[in-house]
Amino acid sequence: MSITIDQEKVRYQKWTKLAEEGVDLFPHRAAITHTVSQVKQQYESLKEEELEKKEIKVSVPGRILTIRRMGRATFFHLGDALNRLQGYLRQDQIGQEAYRRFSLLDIGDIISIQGRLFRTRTGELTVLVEEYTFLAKCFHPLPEKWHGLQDVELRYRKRYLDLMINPEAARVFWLRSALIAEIRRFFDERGYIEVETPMMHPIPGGALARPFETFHNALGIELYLRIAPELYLKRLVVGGFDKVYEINRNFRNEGISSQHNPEFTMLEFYEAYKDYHDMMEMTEELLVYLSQKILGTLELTFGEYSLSLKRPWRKVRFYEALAEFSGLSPAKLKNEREVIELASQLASEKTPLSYGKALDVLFDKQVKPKLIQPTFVINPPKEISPLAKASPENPNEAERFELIMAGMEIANAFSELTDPLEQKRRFEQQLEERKKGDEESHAIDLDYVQALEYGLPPTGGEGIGIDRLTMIFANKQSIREVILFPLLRPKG
RNA sequence: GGGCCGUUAGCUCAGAGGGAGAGCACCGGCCUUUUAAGCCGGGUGUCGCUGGUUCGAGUCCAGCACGGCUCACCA
Repeated sequence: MSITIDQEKVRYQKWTKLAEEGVDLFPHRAAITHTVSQVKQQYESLKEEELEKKEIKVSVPGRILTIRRMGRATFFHLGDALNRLQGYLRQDQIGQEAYRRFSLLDIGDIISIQGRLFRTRTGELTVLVEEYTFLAKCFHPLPEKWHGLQDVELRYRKRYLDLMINPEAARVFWLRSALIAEIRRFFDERGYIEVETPMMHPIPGGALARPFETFHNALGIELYLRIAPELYLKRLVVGGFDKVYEINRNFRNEGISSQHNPEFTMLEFYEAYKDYHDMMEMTEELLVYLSQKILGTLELTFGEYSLSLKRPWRKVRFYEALAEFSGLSPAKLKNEREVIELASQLASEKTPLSYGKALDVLFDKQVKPKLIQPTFVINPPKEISPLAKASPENPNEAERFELIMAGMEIANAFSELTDPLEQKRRFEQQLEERKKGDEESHAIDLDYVQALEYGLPPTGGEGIGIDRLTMIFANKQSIREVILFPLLRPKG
């Protein structure tokens, strides 16, 4: 422990004083009857007369967040993850010694208090303390009570302070937890099996992205942190797990932004005998369910926008969305050379561009940011969808959709390509792209092709970014606000 | 990676060539229903780091570190 500032010295001295007075500095357990939040939930509705009549005794632990000493009486607040509860200490109630010893406590210390509930003159539910127990020392001064911890960097690096001090921060992660719990309930109730597939892949696949590389010493092989679980999940569908889902981390070795963290959490689910139309139905059902259950509404606020989840959501074909928002006429969009040139200007580093990739660039730049309400963009170019079935009506398009909300891609799904010969051809095309310098092209995975050779039934598959979904539900504009420990450069 | 902005007390922030400041927190005193408690007194600091310009740098310049926004890449 390094004690560097005066306030820390004072805290350390108070703590050693407690030791001299025989206080157990590292108690092994605390006998508690309620948490702060439980007291609030159970008794917030009771009036003072009821509290007086019922004589409710509680033993509550918490961190001291405020102290107001007023001579021979002291008010303070104890906090847990989401709530705070006031305590009232009177010398004539607790005795001179215990009252004096309380002055050796600091804001940030963790104690438990025993006493009965009452309401103060101003009506606040409060514990009239009869006894208190020291549980842990806080050796550092806490951030300011009114402004909280504002420094964004400190909030991420010392997330525990953020959670302790800023109630909004804690709320977001409780919401995220509820979201994931409800997602599990949704799929479990539909007869899905939840699985965990490898995070370390010999061949990185299932998405178009650059992987992190690592090495296994005993086997002497290169491994890659997974960029997607997709190929493993479909192997499981081959094996007879007709309804399968996984919620887990993906890793992509790319830039960091308000919408990208190198590791992020993805829900992927696959259901046999379904296609991408079914997946759209299910996506609406899932998000409507989550929103009703967690927020109790279908009208969400996201920054300056209001998002309505009222079904049905808009469906627009990829090419039509491009024509609508990019200002290019359908004729121009069909002019491959012109499209490639235009896209190259928008994404200078991304050369050389194929026609399909160029269309994708145009879509990302000029269409995606303008799609605010939940919108299924369907049938993108087959070329950028090497794992999706082609559309029977238009062989250049994939049976695929992306769900866009608030300008962000939230979900991506398709009718899975089940033809092993076609899959192999698509992989070979991707290899050609790689030879031309596209590091994000899909690697060939012959073991996966072989799995398809055993027969993958018609299958709908989908991925939903949990972090971004949490952003939408929690009204947070930065992905770092919904990831407890976002990746930061280590501080020198 | 590029551009712009930021980094001053434990926290939140002001200060823009010449005495290092405020509020909260902290320390001492008073105060038994307060709640951003109040009253009296006290400033606790490597002004991110390293150089430079200058008689003099928290302030101007350069480099570096970390962060934010944004562009690029991506989901």
